[in-house]
This record gives sequence, structure tokens and C-alpha cells, in this order.
Amino acid sequence: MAVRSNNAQNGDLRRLILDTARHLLVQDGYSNLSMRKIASEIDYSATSIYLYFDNKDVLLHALIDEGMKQLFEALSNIAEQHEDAPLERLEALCGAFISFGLSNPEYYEIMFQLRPERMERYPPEKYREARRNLDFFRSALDEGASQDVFDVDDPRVSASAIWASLHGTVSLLLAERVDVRIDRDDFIQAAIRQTLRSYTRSATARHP
Amino acid sequence: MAVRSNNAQNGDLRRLILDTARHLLVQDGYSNLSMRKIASEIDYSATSIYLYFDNKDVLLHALIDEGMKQLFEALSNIAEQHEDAPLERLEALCGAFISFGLSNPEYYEIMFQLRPERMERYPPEKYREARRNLDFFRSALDEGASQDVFDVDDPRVSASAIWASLHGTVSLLLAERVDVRIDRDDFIQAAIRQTLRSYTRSATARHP
Amino acid sequence: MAVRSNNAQNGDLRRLILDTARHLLVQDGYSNLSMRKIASEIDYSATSIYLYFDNKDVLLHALIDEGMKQLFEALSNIAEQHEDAPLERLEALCGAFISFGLSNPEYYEIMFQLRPERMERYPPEKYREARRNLDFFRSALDEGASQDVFDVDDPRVSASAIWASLHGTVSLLLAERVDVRIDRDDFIQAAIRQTLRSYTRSATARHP
Amino acid sequence: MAVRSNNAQNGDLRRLILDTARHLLVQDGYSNLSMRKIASEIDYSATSIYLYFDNKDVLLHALIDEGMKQLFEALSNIAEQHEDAPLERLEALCGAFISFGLSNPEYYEIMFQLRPERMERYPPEKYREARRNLDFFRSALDEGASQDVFDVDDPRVSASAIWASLHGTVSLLLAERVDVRIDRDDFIQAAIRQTLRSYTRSATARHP
DNA sequence: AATGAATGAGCATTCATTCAT
DNA sequence: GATGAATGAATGCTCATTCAT
Repeated sequence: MAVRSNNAQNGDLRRLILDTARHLLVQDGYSNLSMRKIASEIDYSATSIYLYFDNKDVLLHALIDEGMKQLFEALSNIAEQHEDAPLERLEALCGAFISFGLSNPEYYEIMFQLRPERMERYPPEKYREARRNLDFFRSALDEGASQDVFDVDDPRVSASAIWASLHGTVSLLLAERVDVRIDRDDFIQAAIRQTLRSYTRSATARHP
Repeated sequence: MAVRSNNAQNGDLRRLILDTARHLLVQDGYSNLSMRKIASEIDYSATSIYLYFDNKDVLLHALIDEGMKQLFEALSNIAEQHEDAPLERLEALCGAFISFGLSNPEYYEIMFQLRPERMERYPPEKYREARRNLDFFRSALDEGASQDVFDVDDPRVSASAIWASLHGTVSLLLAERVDVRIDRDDFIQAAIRQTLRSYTRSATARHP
Repeated sequence: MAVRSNNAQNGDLRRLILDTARHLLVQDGYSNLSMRKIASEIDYSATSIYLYFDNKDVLLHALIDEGMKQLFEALSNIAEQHEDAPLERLEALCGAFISFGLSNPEYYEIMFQLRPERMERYPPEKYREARRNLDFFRSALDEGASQDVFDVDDPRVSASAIWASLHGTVSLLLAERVDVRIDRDDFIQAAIRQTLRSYTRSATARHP
Repeated sequence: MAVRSNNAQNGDLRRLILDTARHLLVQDGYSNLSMRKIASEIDYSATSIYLYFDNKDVLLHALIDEGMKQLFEALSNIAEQHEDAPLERLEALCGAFISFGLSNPEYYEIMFQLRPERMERYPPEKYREARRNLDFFRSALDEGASQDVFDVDDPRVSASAIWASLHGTVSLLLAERVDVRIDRDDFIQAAIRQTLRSYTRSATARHP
């Protein structure tokens, strides 16, 4: 697939491996990803991959890290754009999360759907770092609560509940489990609206 | 493990295989489930399994069907118990769904987390049948709407959105991705309340 | 090498595998023995070996056991033949041990030269059982001592010392480390005589 | 592990490689010694080793040579110390050999336990040179015979027989094959005494 | 004097499946 | 109704070595 001459520049192979792994991840899923397939896809020997990644898990963790960073960037941008309006910010964050998941299915599975027991070598501090992304939601809730826009008991718990809702939405869409007769965007909007409504104070927010 | 004599009754082998597969599924997860392991667990030859299931996928589909049926039973019971109170019914359905997911992680994974594209031989009509379970939620919404208890635009879409939220909740818990400092039951309650709030008309419902 | 039709009779494959492993052991040594080589030598798939042996170690242990049994038989026969004459018995035992080692080089390495640390899965009780063979030497010394033929302090220690001497003799010969100008049989005789002399009381025994 | 700055002095890399190889040999044994491991241990590229050693075998032979030289030194010192007393000299030589083997298991394995047939590239004259060490034993026997202290037929053969005994002693100890209930030093003393007794003329030598 | 990039061959093991009986 | 025998394909990984720089 990728042609050898692509690799003219030194160090690009690492990048090429990561990209190829991502593509295979979308196609075949995590449990069907193999070092050999990656290698053959890029026309290198399987051994070569080990020059850049100590083992399969390390390669995977590198991908997860990339995904987490990208998600962080995306949410970070959104948060900045709506600095002063917690409600709009939260809504935009929800949209951004779903949008990230849908446009990066390759990252999504390894980032959020893998069970830790089956990824033994993933350093626990990574999970903690990954949780940074939740803080965007929590901050929005916090600030919205102090501005009396939101009605929130425990922002930490609520942030997780929101995340759960978004995660479910992305997961079902990626797994193609949503009734095909339902319009994709309608579904997404419904999911977001459902989530926001729960925390918004004024009844007017219900039909924006 | 299971002893041969368990199989006294003729034809029970099919049953025994399914049960064993389920147990192994809980223990090791879907991707570690193997025909060989099932066979050795019940002290039959691997070949014997093929007398009852054409291949691994067929066996898997049988398990999925069982899971769907069990879930259907569970939701069905709940629905009957709260026949006249759509709100309570919806709440109970949510609880039942989450509870089913958490107590049957083995089923949950194959029922809702496997991607159909990677399970090529699963007949599509099964998914349709599986979607029957959604109708419980939809009916509750429908009836609630006609009783002016719920504020719902499109019950079919909303039912899916609710499902997404529940699915996300179960998924995150099963994947052990929820912040350990958050109490499990608090999280579940928050998720359910978040979902219900969105559709309930009266403000009083917010703090039950 | 071995032809497929050899395997007409069921169960012979196990035997064929063991024999082939033995041959390869002589040729290439323990550290170069591989399941694949065994398989390809007998024109079977590597997988087939696993039908008869759970893993490589189990296969190896089976060989060690066979070797130990054969050595036991050999020494046992010798012991019976010289029941009443401890000196002759000891001499014959020494000869038999060396002779076993030289005619079963494939067994010898795995039986006596492997370091236990590199054979992790070998059950410790096997080592104990293996030590049975030493008892023949010890008994001879014991009886010889009580008949005043031998001068022995601690028969257990002496038996081990004798074993060491014989083991060294076999090892050097197998490793082709003995000066080629020395006649093989002279060397063996010298080694045995050296060993016996140490324990025999009468000076006359020195030049039999 | 070893730090790069250790290599301040130009050309020492060869030395560093040999030392590291020796350490790894002790830790993991010959069959687990790999160029890659050596290289990573000293923080050099694997390629660098090939600047000093054409291939793994050459490196190994260099190690063997070093071992042989060290053994030669050890025996040589002993021989000088007991120049006039063949009996004491022989006894000391035996002790020194065993002691060398036990304190240099890394060398011992490659020096005496590797089969030449499996080390194809080792030049045969090396083995001859290695055999120099045997001459210390032979000389002691020769001189002892001419002083009527020893009773020896063919010193060359006897020297080899003694060597065999010592070699067996070291081998069994290194392979941890000696009954654990036997005290290590008792065993060594017994082995040496057994060897000496065979050649000493006077009965008094038996219980020194 | 030293390296980075790359590889082909090899390893033990597991798996779903087939076929003759 | 059940089995034993067998396999091809795959997997993660390690190794000694080469070559251009």
C-alpha cells in the first residue's frame, strides 16, 4: 500500500507505522491488529517495527497517547471559544466529543473501549492523564453552577455521567447499532439535548 | 470442570456447551474464547462442538440470542410491574438495563460491543429482533407523553438516546474507566437521573 | 527422513516424535532442539506434536524419564549379576554407567548436563527419583564396607564422588575433549581403576 | 549498565565487550548470550561489536582463550608454590581446578562443556593449546613417580583420568545435581581424596 | 571508530476447522 | 452422537548479521 519511497526521510517510519496501525485498527479492530499485518502493509519486515516500538503494547500506548492529545486539543479549543458561556461551552464540548469519536474511530476503540485487564502493560498514570479531558466538562458545570445556569449536585459525578452519555452515543454509532431509520444527526442532537436539559435551570432552555 | 455425567440427559450437550462458553466468556473475555477451551472444560472433544454449532460464529450468535432473550425477559418483567406509571416504569427500565449489563458482562460484550462488520456471519434480522428491547423504552415514553408526564419530541429517537446513555454507563463501568473516587452507585443513580430529568415535565421530579 | 507410512499404527506417532527428538538431540544438542525441526523431520506439522505433548518441556521430560528408566534397568541388571561381590559389582556398575552414557549421548545431555534453572518446568520429584540410580553405588560401597573389602567413610558422599568421576569421564568423551592420542578404552579403564582403587582395602586390588 | 564514560580510554571497547559478555554469561548462560544484549548493556550499538569480533563465535573463542589463560595462571601459581612436593602439588592442583570451575561458571561452561562439533568455527589448535593445562597434572604425576611417591602406569592417561574426575565434580556442582543433603565442601574433599588415593603409594596417605 | 536502518530465519504456541471413522 | 488425528495459518518476539554512511 504505502510505497517504500515514502520513507525517504529518516524517522518517518515511526510515523508510517503509527498511521498504518490506525488504519488497520479501523478496518479490523484491536483484537485483529498484528505486528505482521502492519509490517506487510507498509512493505517492511515485522522486525523493523521493533526498531521503533519495544513491543506491541508500547505501539498501542503511543497511539492512545496521540488520541488523548488530539481529543484534548479539540476540547481545549472549544473551551476557549466559549469561555464566558458555560451552557454554550458544555453544548459545544459535547458536540466536539462526539465529533472526535466519529471521525477517529481508530483511536476511539483503543482509547475508551479496551478493558484495562486486557492491556496489562498500560501505565496507570496514563489513565489519570487521560482523565484530564473530563475536567473540561466538570469546569463548565462548575462555572455554570456558580452562575446559576446549571443545577448540579456533584460536578465530578455529573461530568462522568455526561461522559457516559456521550460515550454511549459514539459507541452505538460506531458499532452501527442505531436504528437505520433514525437520522444520524437527529440522534446526536437528541443525545446532546437530553444531556444538557438535565442540568439547565430555566425551562426555556428546553426548546432552544 | 463440569463433569461428564452432568450430561446424562441426551441432547443436553448443546446446553452444556452454551453454559460453558458463557462462563469462559466472563472469565477471559470474548477474544480469548476458544472452541478448544470450551471443549476441554466440559471434557468433550473439540470436534463434538461442531455437531451442535457449525462454527464459532454460530455458537456466538446463539449466545447473543440467549442474552437478548434474557434482557427481554428482564425488561418485560419490569414493564409489567409498573404498567400504569410511565415515569416509574422508565426509571425501573433504566435500572434494569444497567443491572443486566453489570451482572452479565459476558453477554454485554458480545451483545452490544462487538461490531457487526467484524461478525460477518451474524444475520442482520437478528439485530432487528434485538432492537425489540428498545420498544420498552419507547412505549414508556409514548405513554408518558400521552399522559402529559413526559415532554418528548420523537419517542423513537429519544428511546435510542436513552439507550445510548445507559449503554455508555454500562460500558464505562465494565471497562473500569470511571474515576475510582466516584461511588459506583452514585454514578449509576446520577446517570439514570440525568436521563429521566430530560423528559420529565414537572420540576418536582428533579429531586425525587 | 522417517516415512509417513511408518505411522500406520495409531499411537506410534508419540514414539516417533520421541525417537526423532533423541536423534536431533545427538546431532544438534539441547539448545538447538526445536518443535519445528522435530516436526519437519517426521513430515508432520508442528501442531501435531502438541497432540502428544503439552509443550516442549513435557516432551523433554518424557525423554529424561525414559533415559533414567533405561539407566536404572542397566544398573539393576548389573547389580543382580554380581550380587555377592561388592567389589566386582562396583566395578561393573562403573563400566555400565560409562557405557550407558557413551551409547546414549542423546539422553546423557538432557539427563545430567542440563542446568535445572534452564529447565524450569521439570518437577522436582523427578530429580529425587533420578537419584535412585546413585543408590546402586552406595549399596555396593555399604556392603563392601561391612565385608571389609572397602574402606569408606561416608558411603553417600563417596557414591556421589564416584558418580562425579564417571560423569566427568563420560562428559569429556562425549565432548571429544580427551587427547586423541589416548586410546578410548585405556582411558575408561584408567578412570574406573582410579575410582575403585581409592576404596579397596588390599593392595592386591591395585593391579587386578 | 556500564556507563559510556567507562570507555574513556580508546580501544578499551574490546575489553569492555569481553567483560560484559562474561557477566552476561554468568547471569544467563551461554545459550542466552546474545550480541544485542551485550551491546545494550554497554550502551553501544550492536554493530559496534562487529568492529572487534567478526561474529559471535569469534567473540566466544576470545572468551574461551581468556578462560584458558586464567586457568593456566592459576595452575601455574599453584605448581610453583609446591615445586618440590609432587603429592602436595597434585592435591593443590586439584583444589585449584575445582575452585576455578566453581568461581568461574561462565568460563567453565564455554571452556569445557561446549561440544566442538557445535562450535564449528573454533580452530582445533586452540584445543591443543588448552590441553597445556593438563600438563601440570601430568608433571606432578611424573615427578611423583620418579620419587616413588606415586604409583602410576601411564602419566598421560592418568592425568586425563584425574581431569575427568575433577571435571565431573565441577559439572555436577554447577548443574546442582549433587544431593543437597551432602555438604558441598565434604563432597569436594571426598572427590579430591578419592583421586589422590589412587596414585599414592603409602597407606598413610589415606587419612591425612 | 561507530552507528542507524533493516532483514530473513527462527522460535513456542494457539486456533478454528476438517475428515475419516 | 462422538471422536482422534491432523493441519495451515497466525501471533509476538528474538537473533545474528549486513550495509551504507
